[in-house]
Amino acid sequence: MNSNIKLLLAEDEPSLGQIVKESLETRNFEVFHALNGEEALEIYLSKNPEVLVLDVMMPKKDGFTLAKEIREKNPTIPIIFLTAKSQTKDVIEGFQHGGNDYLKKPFSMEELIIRIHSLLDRIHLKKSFEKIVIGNFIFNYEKQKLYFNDQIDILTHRESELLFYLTEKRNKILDRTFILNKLWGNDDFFNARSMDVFISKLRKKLKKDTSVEIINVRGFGYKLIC
Amino acid sequence: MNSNIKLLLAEDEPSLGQIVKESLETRNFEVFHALNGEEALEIYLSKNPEVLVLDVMMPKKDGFTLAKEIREKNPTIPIIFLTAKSQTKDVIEGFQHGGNDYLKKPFSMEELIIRIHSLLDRIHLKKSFEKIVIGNFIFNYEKQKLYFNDQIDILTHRESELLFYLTEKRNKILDRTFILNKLWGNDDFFNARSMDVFISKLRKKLKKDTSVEIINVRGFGYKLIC
DNA sequence: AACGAGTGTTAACTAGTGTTAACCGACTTA
DNA sequence: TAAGTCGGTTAACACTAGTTAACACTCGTT
Repeated sequence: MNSNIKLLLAEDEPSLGQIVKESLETRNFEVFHALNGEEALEIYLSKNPEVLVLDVMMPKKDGFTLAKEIREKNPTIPIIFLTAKSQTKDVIEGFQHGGNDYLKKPFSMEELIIRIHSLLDRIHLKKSFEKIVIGNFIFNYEKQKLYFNDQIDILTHRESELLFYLTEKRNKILDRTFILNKLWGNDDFFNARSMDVFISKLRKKLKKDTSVEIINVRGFGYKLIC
Repeated sequence: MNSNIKLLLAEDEPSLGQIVKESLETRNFEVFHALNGEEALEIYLSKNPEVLVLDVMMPKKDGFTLAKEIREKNPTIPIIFLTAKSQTKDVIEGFQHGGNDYLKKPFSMEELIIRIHSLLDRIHLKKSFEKIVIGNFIFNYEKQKLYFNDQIDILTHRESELLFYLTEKRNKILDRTFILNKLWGNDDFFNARSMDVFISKLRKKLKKDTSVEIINVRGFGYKLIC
């Protein structure tokens, strides 16, 4: 699932570093292990990792200083600090340097992995717009846009929602009352007629590709064929 | 320093709850203690706390369900989950529900307080110093500046506030009435028209990156796509 | 005190969106 | 096949939002 996410681990205690490295590798991270702050910076520059796991206390350059330098180049990269037992003050300082999370030693691998994933998710979620393929169209639900070659059709919110539900059930029946309840709140007569209008509008916009059509199933709902 | 921060504590075990409550009160938190999920929701709605500390396993409504409901109304409020010893799976679920942190029972008060403060700091930091990335723009809320490569656009206070709330909900709908109440104090007709003007101004400034746009959702609000 | 720059509000006009109505056609059942 | 129902299409309408410019207010400078 998360194959080949590059991760920089800076930990000066060799055996602990080795264990963490190996554990992360079994979870499909590509781990670069630095034994001090300076080495970590070099690796960061050459390998361009997506996540940093930094020990706070390290020879040559501590984790906070390192984080500060890296953040100048990359203000959004997720950083997890590993702090010694009673480093309360340091922890707060870590956040002030823009680090996203921290973990107290000793920690469980389970916990570290959860935190890495939650930070990655947070960043990743922002960019993952699904591009939905409908025949020769590409439909972007978030942007409410329907692409056909180089033509762009801007959909309204309602059109977009309706088309989205149709694509979710593509080639199967999408229930009338389901849509009505979901988009209009209830399935009374007037909303039903309103929906018909939107189906009509979508059909007009989908006409450019004749292999795509919205078929009515009398009494039940609609089927998007594509 | 942090005098009078309102905190909602939901913990069904009365004696544990009491101890935590008292400890937090000595640290200048104003603590509202709920004994189950439903009571917690009521308190949330009436007291409007700034931080939530939620036990996961509670009668009537569990912590995750509760958090989900509250996040619908307030997407940014910091939440700390208290989880039983070996609830690893639940923890993951907790993050998926948008909770910001968790703590395994038994926990030290020290640790809880650090986490509360660090979450509060994080929000504070974000508002004051963090560089917010919007497509190819970098937005500094405190400086009210919008950077695009080497161009700098100076935003007014209103523009900056509005853009900040949009970025907090990026790719989701930001409620019209929420902004109006938050920035203008009430959602009457004239303020609504005023807001439209600011949306228009922001759109003009965000035009430099075509992948960024503010989409209207008729009757509900706006979505910042980036 | 007068001025001007900057900011936010109000107003006027324009554009877009969703609902309702009217009319029509297609399918179902008796 | 006639009656009844359901859905299709188009256009009118009401309402919401977008845009631009004028206006009013604040604040610092002269």
